[in-house]
Amino acid sequence: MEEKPLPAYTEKQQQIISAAERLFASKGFDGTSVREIAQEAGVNLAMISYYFGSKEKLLEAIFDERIIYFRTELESVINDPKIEPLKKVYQLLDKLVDRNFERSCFHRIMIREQIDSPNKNEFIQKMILESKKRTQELVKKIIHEGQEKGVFKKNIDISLMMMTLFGTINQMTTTQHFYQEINGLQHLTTEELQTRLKKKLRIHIKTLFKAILTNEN
Amino acid sequence: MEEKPLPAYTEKQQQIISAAERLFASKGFDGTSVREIAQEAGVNLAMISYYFGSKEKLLEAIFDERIIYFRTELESVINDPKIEPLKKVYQLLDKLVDRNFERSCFHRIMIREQIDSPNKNEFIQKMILESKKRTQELVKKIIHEGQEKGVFKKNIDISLMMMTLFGTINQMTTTQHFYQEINGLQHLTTEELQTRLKKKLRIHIKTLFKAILTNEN
DNA sequence: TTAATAATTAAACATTCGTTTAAATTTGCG
DNA sequence: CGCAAATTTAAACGAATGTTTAATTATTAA
Repeated sequence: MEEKPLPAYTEKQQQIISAAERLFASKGFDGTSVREIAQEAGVNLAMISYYFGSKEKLLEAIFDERIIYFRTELESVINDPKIEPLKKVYQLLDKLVDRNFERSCFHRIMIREQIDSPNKNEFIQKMILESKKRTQELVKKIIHEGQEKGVFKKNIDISLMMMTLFGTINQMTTTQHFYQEINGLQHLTTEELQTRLKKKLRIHIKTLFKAILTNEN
Repeated sequence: MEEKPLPAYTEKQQQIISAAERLFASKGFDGTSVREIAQEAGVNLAMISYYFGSKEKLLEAIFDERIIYFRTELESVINDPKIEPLKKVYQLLDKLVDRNFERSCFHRIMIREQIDSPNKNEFIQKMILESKKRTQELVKKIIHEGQEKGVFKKNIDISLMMMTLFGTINQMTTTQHFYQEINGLQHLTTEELQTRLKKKLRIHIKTLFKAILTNEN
């Protein structure tokens, strides 16, 4: 008697969500009109208010829909006590990088929302804060485990480490066309570029965190 | 017969520029109306078109005014051959961090513009690209010097290193209120928080780059 | 002082914005 | 089928947008 985990949004609503997601990502929330969203989704203008209530609520629906994907996915790896701490960190890093490339539109929206003054959309700010707390707790747990096993250094400032972690990933997300230009990679298609960047980023971040966390070379 | 380096903008124009800068930073370009800017600057609405031509041109004027501050300032340190490479890197990092905190509004605007699709405002995208290229060349020079002197590792991917550098700094700029919340620092004033963050960030980044660049512990 | 130029203003401009309406169509169900 | 609810539509809403206008005031220089 299997019950699907309730789709919550119909196909048409998902069309709107993903159209809005694409547009918000590239032009920003205020830079995108409801009419553009309707056109991109192939849907009548009024359907957006009809289904979501308002443009603002639509943005919140996007967060509602996407940020769940965040929670569940990470926590799985962590609780296996057999895997050694550094490997766990590596797994986590890979997951973070993959998630970022797979959901790049949503990530760009999230980055934008973080720049906004905290009173812009408090509902969304709360969601982001919750997600950050959760991830930080997770990371803290892995790090402490590694420290207790004597594999990781003491005195690691986890908040700052997270700044570098998400900072690096976000910077890659937001500035990839600059990267492409500076490194003379204009001949690559977007997909080719992304594949290359993902591979490089995975390695880079692992090297980085090995250096931060351990004493080995 | 000393000539001032021509102010280019009158006092009133600078009022408008810095008012717009503040608003664009916290609400975004599209999220800020010309009327808001006029009010924040204590100036009649029409003055903005009168002086700058349009809202878009005003944004470009902000870049014109601020990005110069970028060029000149960094290059000074680098050409002293007596200073050892790691110290040069440290000096550069300190300058970058300071610059970011001193001009935090403009930096937030720059970060936003980088997220936008490249065809949003091509003039500004060009300016950012130029600035990035310039900084990267500078960094490359210092790193290579350190590599030739045998102080730094070989095989350093400078582009990725820059991702981590600016990623970390930008992440700090954009998420400091989340940092404040997560670390229970709500009792601090904005200035107290900033002072603390600046100090921490300076140390963090130096530690980070020592680990990336050298083999010491 | 006076005439020309610059700065400033309030008002109006045409567009676009997000949202609502009311009618038309489709769907689900007895 | 036939009716009620849900969906879809084109049109309209008022408010807000960026920009311009034309009249007024302030400044400059001869």
